[in-house]
Formats: sequence, C-alpha cells, structure tokens
Amino acid sequence: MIVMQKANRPSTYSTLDESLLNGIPPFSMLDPKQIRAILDLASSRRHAAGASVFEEGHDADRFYLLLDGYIRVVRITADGEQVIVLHIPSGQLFGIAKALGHDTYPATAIAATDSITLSWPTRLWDSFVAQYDGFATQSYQTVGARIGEMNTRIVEMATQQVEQRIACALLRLINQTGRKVDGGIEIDFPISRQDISEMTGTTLHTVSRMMSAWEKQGFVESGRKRITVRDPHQIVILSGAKV
DNA sequence: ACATTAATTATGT
DNA sequence: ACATAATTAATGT
Repeated sequence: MIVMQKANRPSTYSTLDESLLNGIPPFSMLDPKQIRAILDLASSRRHAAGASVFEEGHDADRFYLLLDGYIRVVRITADGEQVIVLHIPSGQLFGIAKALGHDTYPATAIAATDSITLSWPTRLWDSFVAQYDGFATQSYQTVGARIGEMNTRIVEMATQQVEQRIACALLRLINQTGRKVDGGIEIDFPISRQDISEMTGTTLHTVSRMMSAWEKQGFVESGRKRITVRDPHQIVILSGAKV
C-alpha cells in the first residue's frame, strides 16, 4: 500500500524482479526461491487504459495478478446495460475463474488506467495451491472479501436510496483506491459520473446532481473524471452505515 | 423519489 | 476543431 512504483518499469521482459511479489498477499509467505520459480512461469503484459484484459464468457485460460494500475470488472445485463461489478487495485489477483469452479470468465476485465499484469496459465493454479503453503488461504481470503462486497452491494441496490448507494460507492472507492491528498482523499484513477452510475444502478444525471449538491456543501470536490472526497465523515453519514 | 429527454456548457487532445 | 464529459431544467412515471 505504500509502494509507489514509477521508476523502474520492466522495459525488457526477459527477467522479472523478484521484489515485484514482495508483500503481495498470495505470495507473502514464500521464500525467494519459490518466488523465482513462480516468476519464471509468469508473463508480463501492459494494458492501455480502456483495453480489455479478458472478456466475459471467454475461455479462462489464464489467471492474473495486477502489478500496477486499476482494473474494472464489468458485466453486461440481459438488456445490454453495463454494470461495473467492482474495481481491483494493484497487488490483487483477478481472473481466477478456476478457483471458483468456472472454465470461462464470469465477467470482463478492463484496464481503468494503463496497467501492468502478470499472468499464468490456469492449469498452474492447482499446482500453486498444492505446493505453495498459504497461497490458497491467502487468495481465497481476498476472493471471499470480494464476494462479500458484491453481496452487500446487491443488498444496497435493493434496499437503499440512490443517495446512500452513491455514498457507499464513494466510500468503497476511497477505501480501496483512494489516495491521500491535502485536505481529502482522491480517487486514484479517472472515473466519470457515468462510471459511478454504472456502479450504483442509476443514471449519470442523478449522480451529477448529487455530486453538485455535495460539492456545494463542501463534502466533495470534482472535475472531469476526478473526484476528491473532502469530508469522508459526511459521506459515511449519508451512506447510512451502522457504525 | 427517481428516470428520461433534451439543450447547453465545459474540458481534454 | 472535435469528441467526450458534465451540468441543468423540464417533463414523465
């Protein structure tokens, strides 16, 4: 979480630095030799903002670790509407359909910013789980948290009003992908009103109105594809959370 | 309490 | 200059 890498992007892909996986949960209990072995099996790719890493329904031939950037997980509803399921910050695994018993990807993954991923063939998942101690528990821990998040999101959709839903969405964003700036927390990647409406099941207009209202009250500050939460506490109150 | 439509303005490349 | 994003008001369910 403190890692602010910018300096050394791997310009050559021959060998990957072992420090890349240091402190990343699924690998944090492994010794350097094991990490070396895992890295040698990985392939690194760069994804431009907006490009898809994999698509819903396709064969889940690889699973991924996000090294840098942000990934948006998106699903299309029956009537063709995009729904943003969740955002993934760097350092997390994704596309692990195998772990959930699927052989195709259940959703589409799109790079929200320029991103760098490592990926492995899906068939290696079982051997990772088998031979690396703690790999399974630590990955399922993050997966479990994610599923929990999706579930509470569904409950929110059904029960809460839009104002509270948008507030909740903002809170999640600043929790997972927030960056501290002076006098607030800024969402660390470009996010439009449309995006937020797709996360909360409303329209961009309603989001726009809410944001304008909150901005007048000094809770948030926003520009084109940028949102800064100036007063997180107020947003918590608006979200109707049980403290 | 919210969506939809439409018109207008701002912003980034 | 052009496309994309944001705002705002009016109207509809």
